[in-house]
Amino acid sequence: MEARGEMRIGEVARAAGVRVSLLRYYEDVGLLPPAPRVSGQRRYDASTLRRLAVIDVAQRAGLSLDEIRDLLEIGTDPLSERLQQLAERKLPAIEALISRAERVRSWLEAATRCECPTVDDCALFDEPPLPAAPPLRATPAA
Amino acid sequence: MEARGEMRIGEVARAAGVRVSLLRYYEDVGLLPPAPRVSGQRRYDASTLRRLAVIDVAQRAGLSLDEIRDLLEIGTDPLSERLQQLAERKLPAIEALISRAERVRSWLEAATRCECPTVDDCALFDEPPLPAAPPLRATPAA
DNA sequence: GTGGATGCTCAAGCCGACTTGAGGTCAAGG
DNA sequence: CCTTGACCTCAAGTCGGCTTGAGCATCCAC
Repeated sequence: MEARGEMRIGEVARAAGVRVSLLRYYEDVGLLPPAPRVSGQRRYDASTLRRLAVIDVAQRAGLSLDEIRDLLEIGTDPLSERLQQLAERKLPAIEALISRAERVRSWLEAATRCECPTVDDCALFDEPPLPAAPPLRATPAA
Repeated sequence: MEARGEMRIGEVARAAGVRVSLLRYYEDVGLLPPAPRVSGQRRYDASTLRRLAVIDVAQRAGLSLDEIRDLLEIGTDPLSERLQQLAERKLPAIEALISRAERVRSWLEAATRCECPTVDDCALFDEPPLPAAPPLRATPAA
């Protein structure tokens, strides 16, 4: 049964709903294992689709490609362990993000009720709605 | 009283806690009005500090520099109006951000309880914790 | 056997908000 | 007079996650 290893890059891309370039890119950066070549062309099997889905989920969960790569490495210790460490590292960040976002929401709500003619006297701008540095990146609608 | 217009760029930067380069950059992109020059060197008055604070607040509230520039333009219509429009435009986005972030938090919490050896069977990766595209950028700790 | 779709590699571009670097000017103090 | 340090301009680099483009090779249907 040589039934595996027969998808070409375009088919995989179509099936996964991504661009061809993304597959090549993921291979470059080590998120996908180097696909076997048939006269220079990549061949993929179905497991690639699962892997792409995994990457997608992980990415939506806020993991960077670097973190995902570490997670996917067929590694020394089991997934559960690395996942736990990762999650514990990231939870404080996401919690901070949430509370910052909530403060921003309040600020925006207050802004809808602003009646000041200029910023000079507007109390909205008197103090930061957020304590410290990081500029809340909401990744505005695509 | 020619007491205004006497701070040099370094003093302003120190007072505001920013880099000198930021002041020049803000001038370039139109966030600060061109400072008057004395033999080529910029001179600032105290209002600049307020303006920098305003920009800071606005930025932390998730506004882009472009949006802030629009807001600051000594414009046709009063601040309150532009601010309202802006806030109404941005509120849905921030609300979406919050709910996405909350879902991510749940995912991470679930992840701490994961016991799977590999990603292949791990239900955590079966479906996206987030519906659509935008990759939640938490602006990880500086 | 041929032409259009599909594949390849490698380099460069994009976004936003800045910083860094090269190379030059200017005023003041010793 | 000379050095020091603060200032100047303009170009390019940074980061992450990709895409786009140029210039070829390969595959498949007719």
